[in-house]
Amino acid sequence: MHFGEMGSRWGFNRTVGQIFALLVAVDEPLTANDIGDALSISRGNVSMGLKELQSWRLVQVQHKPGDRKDYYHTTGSIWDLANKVFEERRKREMDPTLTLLRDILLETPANSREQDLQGRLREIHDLLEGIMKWTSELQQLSPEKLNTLMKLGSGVGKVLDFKDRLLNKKSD
Amino acid sequence: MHFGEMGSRWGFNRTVGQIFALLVAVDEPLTANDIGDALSISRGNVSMGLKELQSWRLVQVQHKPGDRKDYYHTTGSIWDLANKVFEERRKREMDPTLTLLRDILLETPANSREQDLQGRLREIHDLLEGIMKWTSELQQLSPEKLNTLMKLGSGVGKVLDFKDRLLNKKSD
DNA sequence: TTAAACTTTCAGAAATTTCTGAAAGAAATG
DNA sequence: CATTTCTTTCAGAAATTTCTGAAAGTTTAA
Repeated sequence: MHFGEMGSRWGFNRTVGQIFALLVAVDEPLTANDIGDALSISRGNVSMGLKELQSWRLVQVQHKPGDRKDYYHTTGSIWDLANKVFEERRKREMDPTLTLLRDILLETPANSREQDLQGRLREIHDLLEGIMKWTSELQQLSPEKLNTLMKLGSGVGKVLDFKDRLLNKKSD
Repeated sequence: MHFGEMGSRWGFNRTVGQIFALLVAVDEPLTANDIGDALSISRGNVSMGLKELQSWRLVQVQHKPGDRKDYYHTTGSIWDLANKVFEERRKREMDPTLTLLRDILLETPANSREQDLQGRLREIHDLLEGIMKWTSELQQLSPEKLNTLMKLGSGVGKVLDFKDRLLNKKSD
């Protein structure tokens, strides 16, 4: 109950959030009708919601032998789910922005004003692209490594300093 | 022009996005009227938009001597701006979720089903809290360090391994 | 084939968000 | 204090998003 209410903050609408929350909460495959009944949502709306959740790769269809209903359930560990949400959001929010910026940067500036502007847009572009690359690389890392990295927190700075010192020594 | 269209993907509405884009694009202080004229937006709407941007701490008011209009302009480097957007979004999206989760975790589970559920919610809570802490610590890091960290990408894994090996040797 | 048991689609209704413009506020000036 | 020049607020209009439920589609089985 509580949980569903926060749906809208996470990039999908309330119903979708509620459906997802329900599936996480009961942690067992449900039919579309079960979901609609549990949440008092129309059958059509459930269908849309599940479609959306499938496009986020957060929910999968499952079949029970001798039963022709579709059963839906969440997929993977909490860690996997979080990863998918972040990844999809990155795709949906940053990719179009990057494409747009790239297009603008390809245009030939008509005057020095436009050239200035391109300069500033390039900064933004490079920053976003850097973040994109970095985050997607981090997602390749094993959960354990990510965990130590996270525990390290800003202490990461010290490790980097240390590494730099070693490298400098080598190049002396 | 182009730029404003992507406004809605970033946590604020189209108008707010356009206003912000305009201010970044011209990179000089504008009055509310300038903005309204440039974007064909009603005066009231401009006022709302600027209020919102101020609440994101992306835009500041400035005064010119002998002129009683309010001039608005963006604040800080691209890096600062990006930082602020991320920070505000973290606040707006994750904080309420965390509070909610914490409240649920404080309730006493009525039966073993609820206890299971709490277990799963605790996982989510801990994960989110970890991410929150980590990202806010990363933001404390200097841009240069963050930059090397980002360039390192998944290579961070190797640095961590390296650090672990050193520590283990010490404790041998 | 036909029927039964499902799922999906989609037009329009309902809810929500955003925008406008007129009215009210605020601050500076004569 | 009256006026001018600006800003903010807010009720209702407009636009957009979400939801419903009936109709169409799909699959399996007899």
